[in-house]
Amino acid sequence: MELAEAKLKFIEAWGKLGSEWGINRTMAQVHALLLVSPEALTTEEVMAELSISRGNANMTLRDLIDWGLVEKQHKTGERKEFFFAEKDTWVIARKVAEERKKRELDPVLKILGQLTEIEGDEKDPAFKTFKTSVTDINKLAKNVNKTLDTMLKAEESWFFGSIFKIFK
Amino acid sequence: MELAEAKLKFIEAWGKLGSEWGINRTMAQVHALLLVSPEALTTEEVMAELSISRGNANMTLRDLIDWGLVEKQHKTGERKEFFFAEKDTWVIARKVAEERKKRELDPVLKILGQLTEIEGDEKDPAFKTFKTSVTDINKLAKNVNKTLDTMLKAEESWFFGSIFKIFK
DNA sequence: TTAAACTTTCAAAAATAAATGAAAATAATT
DNA sequence: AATTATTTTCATTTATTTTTGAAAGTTTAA
Repeated sequence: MELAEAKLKFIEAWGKLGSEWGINRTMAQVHALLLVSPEALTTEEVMAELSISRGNANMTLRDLIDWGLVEKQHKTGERKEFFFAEKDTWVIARKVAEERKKRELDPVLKILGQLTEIEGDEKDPAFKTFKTSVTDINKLAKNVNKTLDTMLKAEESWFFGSIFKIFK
Repeated sequence: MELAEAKLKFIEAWGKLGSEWGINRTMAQVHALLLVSPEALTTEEVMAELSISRGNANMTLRDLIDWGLVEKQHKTGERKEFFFAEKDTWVIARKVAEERKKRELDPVLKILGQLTEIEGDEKDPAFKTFKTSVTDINKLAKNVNKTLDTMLKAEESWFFGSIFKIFK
């Protein structure tokens, strides 16, 4: 297999994985493209490589910047903007975890917290089942939350070096 | 807040979270409904509670059964089928992890494995960047995979008792 | 065996999400 | 300050996903 083919396969696989996890396929593909590019790319280049429109490329790149996965670069003498991706997988994993925690877990935790406080007739099976299920899910969510918090503070070496040795 | 309202909020929140993670909103809602129901429900009841069509209810329930999150129940003297959800959050978390690993992580690992074997000119920056990025992502994916394998084998008490204490 | 009760299927419709592209806005250059 | 290069916006179009509902299929029981 040659590089060009491998690159396409990688972009395709990354896009598919992204879409299965609620991330826009094109966004994951642009990310993949930048990940394997040694140089920062222009919007034009992204458009050409992935055959997408200017508007799509522009919005997708902005989203990636919002996620903290891509940065703008200005080259002296050049008027165009260049884009490059953070390449450290540990940093990528942390940024994605951080962003999804903030956008999705935190709001759910807030609602679960409210729902666990509901009061009612302990004799009523409907009430009891509701309370038990919600309380249990809340517990799990809090554990996930705590784990993510710790991970976000952790050092790469600690993460790769220690955590995974616990699981063996 | 009363039970009926809380139930709706829970179903809505669970549906939203599901859709943000690539799980059909209705499927997450049906799951939420069964989670908080003390008794197994019929297709009719699911249809009525969530205002969805028969076809939708039927397919969604089948999907939930495929995921191992819901089971059919037959009541003696009753002709209809009843559906109830696994309520142990640890079991739910494991089943979801197991299923998504099988459906999404395993295929990606296979592709990444192939891509890391590509050979080329080490002097070429395009080649070097590709190789480095793919190798790093492969490493991360393998670590995630190993962690999930361990989790799937683990006992609840071990998981809740030990793991989360490491992160504190 | 046949009629009623219930479940499954799937083509078509509806809803939702994503992409386009031309126009507007902004920024740099002459 | 006018021209040109570049980026951003967003109404519209296109693609994808989800839902519907009626028909076909299956099971049970009289």
